[in-house]
Amino acid sequence: MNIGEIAKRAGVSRSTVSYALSGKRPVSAATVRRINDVIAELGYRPNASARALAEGRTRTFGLAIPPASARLTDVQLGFVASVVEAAAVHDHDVLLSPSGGDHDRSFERIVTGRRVDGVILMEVRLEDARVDRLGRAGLPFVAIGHVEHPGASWWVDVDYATLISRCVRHLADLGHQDVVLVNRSAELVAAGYGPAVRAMSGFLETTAECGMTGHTVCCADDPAAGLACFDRIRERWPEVTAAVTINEAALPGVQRALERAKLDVPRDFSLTGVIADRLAEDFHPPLTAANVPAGEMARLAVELLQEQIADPSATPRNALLEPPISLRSSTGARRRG
Amino acid sequence: MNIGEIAKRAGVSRSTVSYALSGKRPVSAATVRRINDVIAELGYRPNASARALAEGRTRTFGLAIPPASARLTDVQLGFVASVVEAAAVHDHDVLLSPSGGDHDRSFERIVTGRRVDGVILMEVRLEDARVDRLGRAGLPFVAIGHVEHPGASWWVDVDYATLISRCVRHLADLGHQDVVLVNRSAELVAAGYGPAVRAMSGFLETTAECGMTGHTVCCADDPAAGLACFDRIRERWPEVTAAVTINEAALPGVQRALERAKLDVPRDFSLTGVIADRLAEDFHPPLTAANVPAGEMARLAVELLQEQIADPSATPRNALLEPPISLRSSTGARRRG
DNA sequence: GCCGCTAATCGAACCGGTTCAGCGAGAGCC
DNA sequence: GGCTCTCGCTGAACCGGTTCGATTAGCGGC
Repeated sequence: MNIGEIAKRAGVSRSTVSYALSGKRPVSAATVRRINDVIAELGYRPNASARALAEGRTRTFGLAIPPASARLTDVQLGFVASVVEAAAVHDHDVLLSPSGGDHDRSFERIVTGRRVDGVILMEVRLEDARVDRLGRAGLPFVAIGHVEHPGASWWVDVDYATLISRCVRHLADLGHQDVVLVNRSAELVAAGYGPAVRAMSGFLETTAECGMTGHTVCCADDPAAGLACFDRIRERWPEVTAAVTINEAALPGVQRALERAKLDVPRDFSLTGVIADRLAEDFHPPLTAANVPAGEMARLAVELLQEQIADPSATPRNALLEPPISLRSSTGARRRG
Repeated sequence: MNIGEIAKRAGVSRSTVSYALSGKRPVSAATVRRINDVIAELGYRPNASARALAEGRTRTFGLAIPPASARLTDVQLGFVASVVEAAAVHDHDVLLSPSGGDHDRSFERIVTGRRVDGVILMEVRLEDARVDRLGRAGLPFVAIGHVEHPGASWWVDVDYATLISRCVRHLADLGHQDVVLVNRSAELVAAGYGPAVRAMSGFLETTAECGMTGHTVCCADDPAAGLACFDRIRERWPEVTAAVTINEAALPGVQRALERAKLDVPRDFSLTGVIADRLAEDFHPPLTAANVPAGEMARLAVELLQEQIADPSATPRNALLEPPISLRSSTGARRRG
């Protein structure tokens, strides 16, 4: 059941069927009706490969995700699902490609095989080979996160530096003097992972500006690391009265450490940072924190990508989101000790 | 840079280039060398759409995922990533389709547009419209989970009934008499979600066989629900000394409820069930539990799908996995009250 | 020197769409 | 009545691969 079959049964030419479906040229109402009847009867759908070949575009986006070995976080997962749905709204499909690590074959296949019209690149590093690769291939792409010198490129990112800075000021207003940043893993920081690097610089700058003492620690993405990390903090800097974190995965461990140390939040210790809403709300007590708006980022990324595909020579656009901090109950005035 | 251009520069015909690349007919070593040199120089890759059109297959699998509105669990996330990697091993790509809810357009596009060679269907319900749809379309597919009457179909599933049954027997051996099953949400059970339904039946059968008193409760997939749910259990059935669960997402709430009730695990209360290894290990104390082997299921599903695509008339195969229960430290002998 | 065989290569058809140039019929205008 | 214009439709070319049947060159055998 191809377009020729439909044409034959409707008594018209193949091109007429094509025009009737696309509406790119006028076709008489009677003919359209006849064609639609035949199509409905036979359940015809145009062959996507043939259409892609003829049109020169696939109506498909590539989504470069971190490899399975790097466990996806909750936020990343929500992002993937949201990208798929945002693409579906525009009648586009999403092709997944694990990238980074030793999965470059999949990425390469997507880039060179003209399988997609454009790519959304998750977890961009400050220096990122994939960005260069896509640039050389001339394939439109939108980065989630931005590179060191973004120049003329398309990206969507969360302004971690500003968010962390706000958290620090919030703590400063509450009278805290000695604070700590619980960052992501040392590997990520070393690899130039944007959120981790920018969180750190934002933290250090703002504590300095506010005349506070700011310490930073790296912490692997799991509860056990969070616990160990917090114990170490208490030992090295017992004067610390508040923590800022971007490490969601470590939170259960931090919570356990606080309980074990018999520290009440927020009476004895304040906790804040950039943490997905649903995790912040599930915490006890609910965390004062900024949310990474994965759904909004996904929709924005798809929108920018569409725009770029429609006009590849357009001036690159980008978006630096600053989600508000939701005041909940995990931060309080510093107790004079 | 298409195959014609390569042919011209290598001084051969298009078909010779094609045969040199595919190896489907002998080509002299000298010619192959010349062609490869040109290809390397120009960085040529065959156009995936053209190839798909000519070959009649896309080298792409569809993966039907739950819609973004239904928050994906950690296990599901790992499964998606593993499917992509398993497919990449076979030089296949993965097209994502949110299905269920009102996202049928995307699913329909994938099914009818010949965009994929086969589909992996996540989260299959006991009655599942998608299974019927794929069957009618004659598109090869492998279900994750199985329908009420699986008949002649291809699927991979975890034997929840047996796993839960083993958990119950384990508790029986430890002397527990009154136990409760903390299931997934009531909606899922009502919708005929396999794991939830089979966990329940396995639980009820086994408690009966062992002469135990078994209660079951449904619980939404979040910590708050877990807390509320556990409080209700303590109130209604204070004699209960152990819980079995398949609801990972509710665990933090259950833990909080246990702490609030000053119940020590495993001294005062035992906890077990089907829970992802990494969550079980992060729990305090580490949970005695069975792990859902997402990676293995993904690889199996891809393998079965490949097999089915290669020979659509092959006798359907399936796999019912029974991952072992890892004994950790969350279960103990019942204390005589 | 001619024949037949094999190995290597070629040309053309095909996959199923889109799109462009063009054609015939009917309407409107003078 | 002849001219142009518009409308609706058609036929053919094209997208970039794969594949089949045919062709050619080289070679050994008689």
